[in-house]
Amino acid sequence: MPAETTDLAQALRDAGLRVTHQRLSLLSLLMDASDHPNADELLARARAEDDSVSLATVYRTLAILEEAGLIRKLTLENEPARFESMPLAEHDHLVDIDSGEVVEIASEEINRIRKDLVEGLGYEIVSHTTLIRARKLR
Amino acid sequence: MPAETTDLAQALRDAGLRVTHQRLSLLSLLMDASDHPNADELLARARAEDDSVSLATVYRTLAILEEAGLIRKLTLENEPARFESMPLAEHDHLVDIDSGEVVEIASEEINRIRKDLVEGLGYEIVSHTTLIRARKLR
DNA sequence: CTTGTAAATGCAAATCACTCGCATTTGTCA
DNA sequence: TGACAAATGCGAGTGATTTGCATTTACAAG
Repeated sequence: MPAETTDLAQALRDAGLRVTHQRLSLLSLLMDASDHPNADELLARARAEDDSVSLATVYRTLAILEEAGLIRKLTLENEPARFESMPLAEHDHLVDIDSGEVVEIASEEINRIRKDLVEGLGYEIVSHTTLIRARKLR
Repeated sequence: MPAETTDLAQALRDAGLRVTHQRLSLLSLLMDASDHPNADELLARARAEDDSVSLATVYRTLAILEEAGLIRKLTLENEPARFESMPLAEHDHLVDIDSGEVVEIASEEINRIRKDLVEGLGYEIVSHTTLIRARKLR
């Protein structure tokens, strides 16, 4: 059994979740994905790989994995949500409005400023999402 | 006829749009609103004020006003979109996860850093939305 | 001030992205 | 190895938003 599989199964157990084909499949798909797939795309990939998975389970599993802090949901405008495995470093997302491609943007300085700003207002950040719609310069 | 009404009508005409009760009503509601209402709330307010407006028209009008750059749509997670009149100064939004309240956060420094960062990647920002989910500190 | 006409609206039905109910299957743990 | 709650598949259900179509309306032309 490959180490990675074991790790993912352990990650699920650590989160107090049962280890099922479907969960391992979706989690590993997201760990390996270099793009940001939506639920339909994940369903297609999961089915291509091996198992029978239903769309309902994809949604249920994604919600559970997000709850467990293993993945992250990106709520976009006018299109279904996309998902990514939980990033080690916080980053924002840039959507190329012509190609639809999503680019990740690191922003340690912004994160710090934002945190100070929010705390100055008497809040603590639970999570944040920045979505930048941009066009490639030529 | 009050000056404000004239201005709004002119803003519509400038955008190449016909001036209708419904559009004026929704636009002025958003200009005056201190909160960030969603489509249902706007429908209720528009109907309370005077006219008969349908939900379909509220959605159609909001889309058109957004297209014209007169208002802005906030796409939230797990709840219907909210709207605000186009802000003079860019700002981000903080959602109080306990009360649901939306607070606006000005951040000129962040805007500058973000702009530089994105341009460094060869993009120009078309628009951006930052949504911070936060909890009030006690 | 009427009128012609395309654009805007209201209504109800449709769509889209999810979510849920329930019968069946499957991890887990004793 | 069994017992049982948790997870899944399927299909029906929801909530937010959109669309088709008949009717009304803004507004340019006369």
